Amino acid sequence: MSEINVKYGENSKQFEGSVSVFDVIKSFDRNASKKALAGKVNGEEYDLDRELPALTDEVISVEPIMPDTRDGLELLRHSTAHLLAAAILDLYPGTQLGVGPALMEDPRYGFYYDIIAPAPISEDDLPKIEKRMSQMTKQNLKYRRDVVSKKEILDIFKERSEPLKCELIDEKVEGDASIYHIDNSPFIDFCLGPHVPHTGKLKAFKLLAISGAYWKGDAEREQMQRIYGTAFFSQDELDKWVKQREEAALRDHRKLGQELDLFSIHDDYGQGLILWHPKGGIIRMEMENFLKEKLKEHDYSFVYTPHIAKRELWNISGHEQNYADSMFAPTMIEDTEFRLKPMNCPFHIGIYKSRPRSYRDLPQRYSELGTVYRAELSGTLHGLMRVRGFTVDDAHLFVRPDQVQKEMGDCLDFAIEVFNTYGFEKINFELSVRGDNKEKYLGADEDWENAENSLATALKNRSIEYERIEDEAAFYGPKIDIKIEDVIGRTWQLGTIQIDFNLPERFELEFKGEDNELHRPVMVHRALFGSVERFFGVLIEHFAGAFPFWLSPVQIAVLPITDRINDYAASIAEELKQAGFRVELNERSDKIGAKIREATVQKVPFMLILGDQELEEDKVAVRDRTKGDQGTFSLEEFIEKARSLRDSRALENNL
RNA sequence: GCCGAUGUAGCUCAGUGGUAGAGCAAUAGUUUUGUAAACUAUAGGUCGUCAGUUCAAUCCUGACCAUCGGCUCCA
Repeated sequence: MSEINVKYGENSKQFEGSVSVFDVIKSFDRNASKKALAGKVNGEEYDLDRELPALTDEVISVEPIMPDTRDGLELLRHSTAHLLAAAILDLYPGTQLGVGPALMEDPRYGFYYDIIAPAPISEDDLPKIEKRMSQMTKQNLKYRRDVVSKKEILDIFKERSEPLKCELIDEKVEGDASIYHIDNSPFIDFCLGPHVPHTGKLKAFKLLAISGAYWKGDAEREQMQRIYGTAFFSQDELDKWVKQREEAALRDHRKLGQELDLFSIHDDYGQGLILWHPKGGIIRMEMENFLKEKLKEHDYSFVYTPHIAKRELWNISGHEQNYADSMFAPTMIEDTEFRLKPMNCPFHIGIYKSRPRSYRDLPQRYSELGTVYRAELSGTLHGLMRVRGFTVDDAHLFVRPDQVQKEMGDCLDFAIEVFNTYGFEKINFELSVRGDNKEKYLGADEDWENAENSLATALKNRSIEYERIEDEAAFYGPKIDIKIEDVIGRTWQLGTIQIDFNLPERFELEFKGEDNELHRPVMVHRALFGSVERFFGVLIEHFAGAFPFWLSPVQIAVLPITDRINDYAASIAEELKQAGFRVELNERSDKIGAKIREATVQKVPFMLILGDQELEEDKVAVRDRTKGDQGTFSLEEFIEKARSLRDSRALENNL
């Protein structure tokens, strides 16, 4: 039997026989968790499960470290949240604490802590808090864990006048509870851990924002202040992240919408109501044209319906009962009440119901760019992403039960084609199903099973990876949500394909089957962009305002170098217009550098720079907005290449 | 809607208890320019709105409106 002398921090111990790195760490620190620890042996990193070398006469030093992994980062951030709370208690005694988790999914933040301070904390206080945190990291204060009985922990928090914590503990704890302290700090939290060994491990963190949050996310409960921050293993990583965040801010669609003159929102006209300017309008027209092309290919029909309907219709559809909060108040005309539509479905149903349908008529696929109005709370409005009036690229399919699967598949193909054209390669599909909690869902078990199977099979047949989410379906049917990931890794919920068992019942939809009996059709709601406004917002940010050629509001800037060239430039511009391009001629007497700068800032894909030389040779000098000078082309050659870029809806402007 | 912050020219922002400035943009003139910003001049604002305090308010106080960061909600 060999003996191993191990040094662990300031302590040492003797082990016999085979012993792993984790065994050693655990023997010194009973709270050590494999979840977010690795070991160092004589300064070198070792796997936790690796056995220590059995050398005699040599003292082996072991220390736990956080591994550079997601779990390690989570631990780091959670520990930083505790440090934040400790610093706040130091600076603002009497502060009540809520919860303070690490955030690993949200790219904006790394952790938060909810608090109720004696006096509200403002953004200006963050540097002070951050400074206090930094001081505490220099003191290498230990994180200590204790296990106490439920009564003890409740007494602790009662004495500290923290009723919210008591409420939480009362709900969560059965038997003993785990609490964490930080040395030299009044801070105690009810927490399972694990945590870093001491505050010295926290080397790179930053407080980011302060905002409101409800206790337990319930708008009826206490309003708390939420302090957001993030933490990384190293200052380098933190700096990189901060830089990325700044770059993302430059892509903000509201900022670009202003700079590129795409759209505006005016208080005088109403919050959440979008004015599409000419340059935004032309992009929308291109988007709609492309969509219409695809709808024709997929055999959809085009319908148009009004923006308001009698209140009674919303009673039949159930919106009066379930959706009234989101609807604008009724308007009385003579003796009849009308309401703005929050959805298009009832109107498409009206078209279906306008005559008896035979099984031969199905499927019916009605599409419409239907503008709807929703009375969203003012605090939720956000640029183009959340508005009060918006246009849904809506479609409703009325299908026989035996057609559901094929139609679902076609919807998926459609969605993928469209999103790929816009350059979204990463598309996430979520299948939301009923789950075990069956009472709250409407419709027969058999229908649900068939519908869920059809959706799943359609996904599987296309080898689409998807996430199945139990108990997330709409009350009226299962659905597939389509989320896209943009170039900087943010995901956006856009499209949705939903099966509906409710409205066909409510509106008593029927078709005459082969058997001469009446049957109920299946109704499918389907939208790809979700809202044209939101999709436009996502596109602006995705492309950072530099739209591909086919979408660019101004596709070609014609820039004469001197006034002598203006006539030649005008004739070139005219020919390009004849060829169907969107052209802007800049005849001002600015220097060419200024004209180039202006067109580049406006993200015009191509600039044609025309001087004496081009006039003489009857050519155009082409400049790309990002790649610079592309050399000279004959006008015919340039038009041909540009036409191919446009007609193929190419994402890159390669000539 | 709730919590916090913000609101000055078309845009980005300075500024002061004694009725306001800069840069860019706009307009006019000069310049005729070779691949990211020529020069000069002119014009442009009830300092978010309404009250209050004051001899005097863009500035201090309050209410309201809107915007921003979140929460809740959602396409």
